[in-house]
Amino acid sequence: MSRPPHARESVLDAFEAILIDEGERAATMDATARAAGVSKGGLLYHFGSKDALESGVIDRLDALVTDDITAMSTAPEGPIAYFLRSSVMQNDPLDRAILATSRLAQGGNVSASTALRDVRERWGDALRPHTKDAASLDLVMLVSDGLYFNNALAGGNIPGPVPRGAEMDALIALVERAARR
Amino acid sequence: MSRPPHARESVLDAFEAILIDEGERAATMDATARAAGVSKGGLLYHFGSKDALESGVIDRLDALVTDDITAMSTAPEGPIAYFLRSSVMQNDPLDRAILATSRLAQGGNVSASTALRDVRERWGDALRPHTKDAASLDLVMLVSDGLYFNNALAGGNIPGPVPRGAEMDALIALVERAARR
DNA sequence: GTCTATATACAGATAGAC
DNA sequence: GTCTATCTGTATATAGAC
Repeated sequence: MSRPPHARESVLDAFEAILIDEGERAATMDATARAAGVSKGGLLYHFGSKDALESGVIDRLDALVTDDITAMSTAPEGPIAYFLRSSVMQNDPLDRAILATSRLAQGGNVSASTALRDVRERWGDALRPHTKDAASLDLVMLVSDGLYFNNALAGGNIPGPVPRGAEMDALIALVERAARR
Repeated sequence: MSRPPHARESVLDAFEAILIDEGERAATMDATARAAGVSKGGLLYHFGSKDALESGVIDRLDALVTDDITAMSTAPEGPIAYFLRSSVMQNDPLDRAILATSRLAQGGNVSASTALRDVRERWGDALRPHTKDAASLDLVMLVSDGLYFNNALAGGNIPGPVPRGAEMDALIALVERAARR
């Protein structure tokens, strides 16, 4: 577990990158193998099927979320601000895993949809004690979802209309005033 | 223009339905033709290519948004409440067009991404006069995006964790208190 | 305007060499 | 552990009959 095969991680990285930048349809085993610098046969040694490859991304997401919830609960600026800020981090491993899993979900992968719902619930559970009531928690979660959605639409290259810098600070202040317990 | 071919609209409806319920990958010309009750050749008479079919969905979205912005600006409960409520309407022609276009965008269709960005900007322009400041407008738009995102993930069958009924009323009240001018 | 039949390309997956 | 070669299914698109 402490030293997973090199090529395996490269393949997973490449698959995520294509999913994010070019969409689910472009993320073929052929394209993934090419981007990872291995042959199709080489890829299939590590992931015996397309389904196994997709599960690889989902498993990676689950592990990263576990770490993130720990970090969130101990964040100096508080969990809500941490949560919203981390919704627009690009090239963060966790954000890449979520974006990639979203593509799989929208491509019809049921496990991916389930994983995203579970992940969202885990975040909700962690944030609930810090919000006033159900509507406040909805507000925080939906603003975060909205930030992700715009990030997701942006692809990976074109910057989306997502608040940054001072505008992001103002948004966080507004949400916290409305929702924070 | 006042009496477009019957089959053409059926094809467009079927294509949207498959995009929403099964994802972009399942929305092939074959599956669309079958669902619309025509042959592949018949479909290709109306839409000469996959690209033309996708453009048909995008054009339909543009027309529906124009109508919606008119309706929003004259809504009795105010534009913000109207806007948020209409973010979770399922089986509304406009919502179906947005969901379908989102699938195309996430599948890599650049025109679809552009159309969604344009649509979002048109809504933003219409809502701006009714919000306090930039952060308030961001809040309203992002909550709406979040509602759509969850709707989109839900597919068309499994209900997503989207607020309904009294919970939705409470959310709207919260957003309006924070953002309404 | 709608059909069938077919050409061409590419997807996922297998077999077996090295 | 990684490669090439190949099988099978299916997608888009064309040709031409009705």
